[in-house]
Parts: sequence; structure tokens; C-alpha cells
Amino acid sequence: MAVQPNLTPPVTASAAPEPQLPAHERIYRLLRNRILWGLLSPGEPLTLRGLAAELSVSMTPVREAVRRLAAEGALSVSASGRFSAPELSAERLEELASIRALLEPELAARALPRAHFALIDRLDIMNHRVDETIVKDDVPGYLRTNLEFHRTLYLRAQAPAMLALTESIWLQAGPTMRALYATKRRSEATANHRKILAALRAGDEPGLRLAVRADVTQGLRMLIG
Amino acid sequence: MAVQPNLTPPVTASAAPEPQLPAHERIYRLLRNRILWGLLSPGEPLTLRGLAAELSVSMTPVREAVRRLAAEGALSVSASGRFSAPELSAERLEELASIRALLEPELAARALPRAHFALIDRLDIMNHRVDETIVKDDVPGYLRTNLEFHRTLYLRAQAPAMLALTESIWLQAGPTMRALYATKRRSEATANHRKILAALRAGDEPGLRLAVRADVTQGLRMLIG
DNA sequence: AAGCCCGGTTTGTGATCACAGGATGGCGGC
DNA sequence: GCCGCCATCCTGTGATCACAAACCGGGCTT
Repeated sequence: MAVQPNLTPPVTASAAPEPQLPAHERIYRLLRNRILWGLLSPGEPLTLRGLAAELSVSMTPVREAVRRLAAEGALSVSASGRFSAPELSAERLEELASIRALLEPELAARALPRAHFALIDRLDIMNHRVDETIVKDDVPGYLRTNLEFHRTLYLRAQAPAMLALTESIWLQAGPTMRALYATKRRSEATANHRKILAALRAGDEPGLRLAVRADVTQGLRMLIG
Repeated sequence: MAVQPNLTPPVTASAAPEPQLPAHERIYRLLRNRILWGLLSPGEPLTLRGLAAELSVSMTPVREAVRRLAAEGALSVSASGRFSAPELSAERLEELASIRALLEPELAARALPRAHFALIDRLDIMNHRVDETIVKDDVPGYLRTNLEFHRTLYLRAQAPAMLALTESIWLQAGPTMRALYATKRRSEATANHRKILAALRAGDEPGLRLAVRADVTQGLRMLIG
């Protein structure tokens, strides 16, 4: 699956600047980012005509994009075929967390031997950006930069299928994460990130796995526990 | 609109007897099974109009189904937008195998405390069916019954997201598996299955994880090694 | 004989439309 | 005042069409 080099700084997910992409693909990425960055609230309804009007296209490409997201679990579809951002039960959330705890340490471990200084430095800078979003209480920005941090590391694992699975989990949790992080503090996040960076520098695989697992787990545990 | 009453595939004892499913969903499941059961060869091209004609529907629902499968990695799409069954490289196959080795033991372990006698007996019967397909050299039947065995066990894990991820991996490997199993023997498969059943009966989680991992790994290792 | 180009043909894409079913709000009855 | 019913709106679905680009063939040039 294609990686998306979308690094747009602005707060809102605005019109995609890629004109030669098929409309359904553009719309898919746009909606995907909205979900990933917590711009949708759990239960929020989406309509084909509404999105089509908003994006100035017909229903056809919107339908493809929305159904694709629904197939990935990023949107839920009612018995009558209506689409909405999913509302996750606690146990479902816990399942997603345990999947992350399974996949992400593995991805990190595979990235470890390939992680040179330049990458670690870039991760360090990214982590500072995460910090900034925290002090500014910018929840979408936090979700975005946090996932960017993880994805940048995992890209080095050279395991596209595993990364795609992981991103699909992020997608499923997106709207709920927004609601979650809006109320809770997330100061431990960058501490975990720093542990990750330290383990990377030290070439310490067990430590890396542990740090990643802690980082991934902590976010959702604080809801449940 | 006009409900097409019959487009069931010729050969199957279909497990989905739901007549009033939307066309795109029916088509999705049909194609999904074709891929899963190795009825498509790697590289085999699919066209929207061709499928639409074959299934007596318009291009619209076919497009949704095909694109959905492409999004899951079950079909590959060329730069110009053409669809075909994917041709997997050896390293990609190995990645898929290692993902299975990660997810499936976990699913089995979660199913273990919930696996009562009736389930184990049913699995035993299913394993006999697998045996039959082997002696008959029925490759699609083997793939189908083998996956049925695994899915039946994993369903007990009560982890729908993890199961969905696993099935998406099966889907990606489908066409390649067919080509693979067509040439190699697979007598060890039921031996591994018997080990799985024994571990289930004994309530032996480490043994179960090991047996599942062996079963999952063996199939693809024989290509690479 | 081999490479190239140029035509027709096939392909996916996106817009538009008719339709059916569910949701919604207001009206009337109790 | 509250509940139930009904008309209306709104939703997703699937068919059809116009269009542009990619593909594939034959025929030409070199």
C-alpha cells in the first residue's frame, strides 16, 4: 500500500494539493487523515452527498473512498447502510491496544539494525514537535505528530504489510483516541519516546521492544484502568 | 435495484446463504473466496466489465468490490489502474509468514481457555476433511478446509480485529499459495493440526503456540528454504 | 528482419439519474 | 401532555453514459 508523504503543517485537513491523483484516492487520503488525526468524533455521521458537495465531486468517488474506509474498520456502517465514525467499546479498544503491543515492538526491532544517526536525529526533532503540541493542548496535532514519529521509525523495518496492518489499527482507534486524549494528560508520551530513542542509540533490542510496548499501551490503559 | 436472484459460483457449497445482501457485498465475498481458495493465479488480470458481465450486474458494484480488495492487498493495481491477482516476491511472502507467526499463536492462545470439547471435536472433523482434500489432490479444497480449520479455532478468541488482520494476510497470500501448494506436498499439515488439537485437549498454551507457529511457518518455509 | 508509429479497441473514472428503504418530524387521537 | 401514525425527506444502491488514457495490433520505415 502506498505511503503518504503528507506533512502539511496546518491544523485542519484541507484540500489535498495533489491534482493528478484520482479523485477517489484523494478523498480516501483526506478522510483517512481526518480520522487518523482525530478530527472526527465517535458516532459522527457521514453522508455521501454531504461529502460530495463539500469536496465538489459526485457521489461516485466518495462512495468508493468511504466504503474502503468502512472495510478497514475506520468507519462503521449501520444496518441500513449509513456511515459514521465508529464508537468503540472498552474491550474492543483493549484488543486494538494489544494488537499494537504485538506488532509495533516487532516493527521497531526490525528497524533497529537499520536505524542510523540521521534517522534517530530526525526522530528526536519529531519528538520535540510532539512536545510542542502537548504544551499547546493541540489534540489533533498531537495525534498527527505522534503517529508520524512511530511511522517514521517503522518505515525502516522494511515490512510494508506489517506497517499497513498497524496503520489500519491506528485508523480504527482514531476517533476514540481524540475523545480520549482530549480529557487526559499525555505527558508520559514523550518520556516513552525518549526511552525509545535511547534504546535505538544503544542498539538495545529488548529495551526498545519494552519501550515501544509501554508507549503503545500507556495511552489506552489510562482509559480502562 | 432489480434483485438478481442467482450468481452463486458453480462449484461451492456456499457458507453464505443470504439472498438479500447488497450486490457489491455479494461480489466482494465471491471474489474474496476465489482469492482465498486459490482459484486465481498470480498475475491473472481482472476487468470491471468482464466481472460485471460474468455476474450480470453493472460495473458500479463490481468496482466497489474490486477496489476494496485492492485496498486490502488482495489484488494489485497497476500504475494505470488495472487490476490483477498479486505476484508476491519471496521476501514479501516471508513477511506475510512472519506476521502469521505473530498473530495466529496469539489468537490460538486466546481461544484456548474458551475451547470446550464440542469445538475440539468439530476441529477434529474438519481436519479429516483437510486430509481428504490432500489425498484427492484438491488444492482449492485444501486451502479452503485448512483456513476453515484455523478460522474456527480463532473465532473462539473473541478478538474480531485480530482475526480480521489475520484473514487479510491470508487473502494477500491466496493466489501465491495456490501456485505453491500445487507443486509441493503438504502431508505435514495435518500432523501439525493434530499437534494443535492435542495441545488444545491438554490445555497446554506454550505447546499450542508452538504448534500453531509451526503449522503456519511450514507452509511458506518450504518455498524459501 | 527489426524497430517504430499509429490506429482502433479496451480499460478505468467520474457524473447523473431513478429507485427503494429507513429516518424524521409533525399531526391527530387518546 | 404523551404516544403512535403517516407523509415527507434523505440516504445509499445500482445502471448508464461520456470521456481520456493505456494497451495492442498491423503496417510502415529503415
